[in-house]
Amino acid sequence: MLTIGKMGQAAGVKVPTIRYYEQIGLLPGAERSSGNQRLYARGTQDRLAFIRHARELGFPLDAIRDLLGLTDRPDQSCAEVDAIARTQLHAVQGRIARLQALQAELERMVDHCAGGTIAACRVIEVLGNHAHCAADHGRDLHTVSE
Amino acid sequence: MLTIGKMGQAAGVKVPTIRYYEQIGLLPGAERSSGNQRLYARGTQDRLAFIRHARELGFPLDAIRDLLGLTDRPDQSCAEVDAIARTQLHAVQGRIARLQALQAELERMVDHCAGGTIAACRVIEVLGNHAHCAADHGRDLHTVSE
DNA sequence: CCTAATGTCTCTAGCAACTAGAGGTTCAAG
DNA sequence: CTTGAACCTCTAGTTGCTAGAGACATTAGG
Repeated sequence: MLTIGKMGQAAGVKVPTIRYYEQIGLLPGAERSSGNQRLYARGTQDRLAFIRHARELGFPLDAIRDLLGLTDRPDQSCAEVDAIARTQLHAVQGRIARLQALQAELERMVDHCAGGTIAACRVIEVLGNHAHCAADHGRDLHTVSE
Repeated sequence: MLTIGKMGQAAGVKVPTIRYYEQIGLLPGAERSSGNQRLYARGTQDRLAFIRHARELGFPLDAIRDLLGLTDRPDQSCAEVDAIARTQLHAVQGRIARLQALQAELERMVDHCAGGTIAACRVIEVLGNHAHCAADHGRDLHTVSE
């Protein structure tokens, strides 16, 4: 049996995240020690690794929930699994395409910046006037953060 | 003078979003009609369009706040503006690279799915075992949604 | 056996960037 | 003058966590 910390380290997931997954029902409630601390069986670690890996591949938690549900019925067709993966693949491809349009636009902006004053700044100008855009970049719903 | 709805339509921004921008200080508090409804000058529409366009290019609101602050001092050098744009460009490039790794991984998964049962499903197998990965895909912080 | 350090517990609140809804007021057209 | 759309404020929800407070459990060393 593993404590939450050990399992987290083994699977590469932070402790509060594991508790969060339990809270939203992705992981089953763990057994508890005499002192009320969570104790996990090996199988749970596999489940957690599965979740982590799917998250890294960008699957939303809802999709992961579905996938986990499917793994509990190993005799059925994997058509549904395949569909979820394909959906995810298409979403990723769409996002790449849009980001590439953004990249082109940003490159154009930056390349044309002559290093003058703000009044003459190409970046500001392009941001202020959508008509200057070469690409028809759609809305990318997510902000870049790191 | 424009009502909030007209301005929203003109700039392609939803009404609650405009109120939200006002709340967080990206837009100035508007004048009000006798009946307490917001009335905007043309200049505000330009500012809103600027925000929208920058959001489409993936700039976080904090960066946009900085950019807007800079536009108020048009005589200064645009080095800072350039730096913000370059940061954004690098972030976008990094995201593209990671998404492409995910894409490759997902394609591999989907291509190898033979359409059998879940027990033999390649997708499930790959998700369960990180060691099967070709690419060393890092964590992409954002879930795909649409 | 005691203590100190670390790990764990629950609970609440916060992040980005909005979106949705309730319940009420104001405006413009017919 | 009435109807219906647009507007107002306020609160709460979304996704996937992360951070903190304050208290209890466990473990290693002396």
